[in-house]
Amino acid sequence: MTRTKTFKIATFNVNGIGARLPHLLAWLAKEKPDVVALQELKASDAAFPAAALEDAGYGAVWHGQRSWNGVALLARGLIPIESRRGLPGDPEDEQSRYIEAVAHGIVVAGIYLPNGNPQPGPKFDYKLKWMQRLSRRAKILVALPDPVALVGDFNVIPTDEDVYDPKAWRKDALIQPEVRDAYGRLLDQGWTDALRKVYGDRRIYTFWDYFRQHAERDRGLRIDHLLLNPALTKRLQGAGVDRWVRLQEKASDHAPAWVEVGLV
DNA sequence: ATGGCTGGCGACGCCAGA
Repeated sequence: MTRTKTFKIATFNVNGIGARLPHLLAWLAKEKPDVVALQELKASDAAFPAAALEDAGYGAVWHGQRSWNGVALLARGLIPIESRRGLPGDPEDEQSRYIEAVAHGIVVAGIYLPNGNPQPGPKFDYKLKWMQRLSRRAKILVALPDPVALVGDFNVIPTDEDVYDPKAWRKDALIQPEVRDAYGRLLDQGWTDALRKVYGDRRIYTFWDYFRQHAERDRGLRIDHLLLNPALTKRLQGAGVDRWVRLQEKASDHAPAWVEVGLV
């Protein structure tokens, strides 16, 4: 019997790469993901810790922004080949929320979808427009013959099974029907929501807010998603969330989420 | 129904997050 080797793709909203670098390095050393999408760097391009990540064995491409947003892609043992930064469709949009690259033969798009609060309002409108633009790009990606992963912080609670208390969140931008519909239409393009597919009816969260010891009590949301196109879904072997990262001191409010796929 | 906490910025609170 030969044991099939697997390849791990992860997404992690670090909530500040400056504050979270020790956590990030410890997690990389322990879990050894092959490709990683990071969100909420909250750092300029110049402040990105490329040298520390290289010492840890990861090459990176990144799109930073001072104070807010910021996304990056890491790959074990190589520098990803960047194919796009910034989501097409609005030249006025200066927020760093999208980066796309090829690494280890897989196309990876890393996103930090706008939060959209408060709703209604201009921030919510921006979120919906951003989702429309994402849909146009995703339609191209899903149809590629190559394996494609569209991952990141989607800021979407897909169903009431993805939140500890739907009533407490009913006015929030993350749970609004328009947002859920847009996410549903994205899946209808042919993407597989890997965590949901692997977990079935079981609860799984990726975010727990900083209040009322919600992390310790597992009162969370599932808002970080890993969507796989058909070529990559065929190879899906497992998925999970590294909740231990969230339970550490000074943790991000998100935990890393990941999929394991078979090597071709 | 509300506010609770955290990081960045920059130097005391404010903004944004989800």
